[in-house]
Amino acid sequence: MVAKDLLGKYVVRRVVENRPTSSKNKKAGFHYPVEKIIRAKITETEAYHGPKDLASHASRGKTSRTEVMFGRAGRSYVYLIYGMYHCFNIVTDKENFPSAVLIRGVEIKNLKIKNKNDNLKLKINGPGKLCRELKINKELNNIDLTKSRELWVEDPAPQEGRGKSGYLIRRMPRIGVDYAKEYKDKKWRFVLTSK
DNA sequence: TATACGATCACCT
DNA sequence: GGTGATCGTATAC
Repeated sequence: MVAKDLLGKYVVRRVVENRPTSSKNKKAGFHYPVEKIIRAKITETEAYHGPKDLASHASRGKTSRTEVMFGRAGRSYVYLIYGMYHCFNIVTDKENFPSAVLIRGVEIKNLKIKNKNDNLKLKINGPGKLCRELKINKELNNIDLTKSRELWVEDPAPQEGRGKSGYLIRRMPRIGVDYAKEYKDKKWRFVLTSK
């Protein structure tokens, strides 16, 4: 099950920002690019599985929004929710069997702070916050995560094992899908918690 | 064309 | 615990 397997892996985001060479040059438009790599350990996922899963957008058939879920595995499905938040999903399973894994929570080691708090971990729970932090928006919808240089998934470093040592995987019902009838109580949400 | 609402979050009590 | 923000999408007309 992909949703469970993704726990402990890393979602990696590369952003290039253009900064002015000096505050003076802000106006003049002299900028230099700064590359930022954000590596976020996946700690919470939800599976949306197949055309019959009433919690899934795909259960209402193929539309321009959901057609990416009907495509090949390994692509991204990013959509806007509540008018202000994005949700990041990874398409799984075979073609024409619409399935995806929603990434709900990650942990980022905050390496930006030098000297102090080097090992400070930033915990992000909630798909909306996650996308804000990783700067994921609809421009990253329907991209190939196995080829992209903007957003991809990496295995944990070998010394981390599968990144799950000292952790426990909890299964629970999905969030905010009360309308999904017999699918609402399916334990398709996976959380990586400390033992 | 119009309307209702959601795989959410932040802020309030 | 409750509610407002805010808009793309699906559905109804």
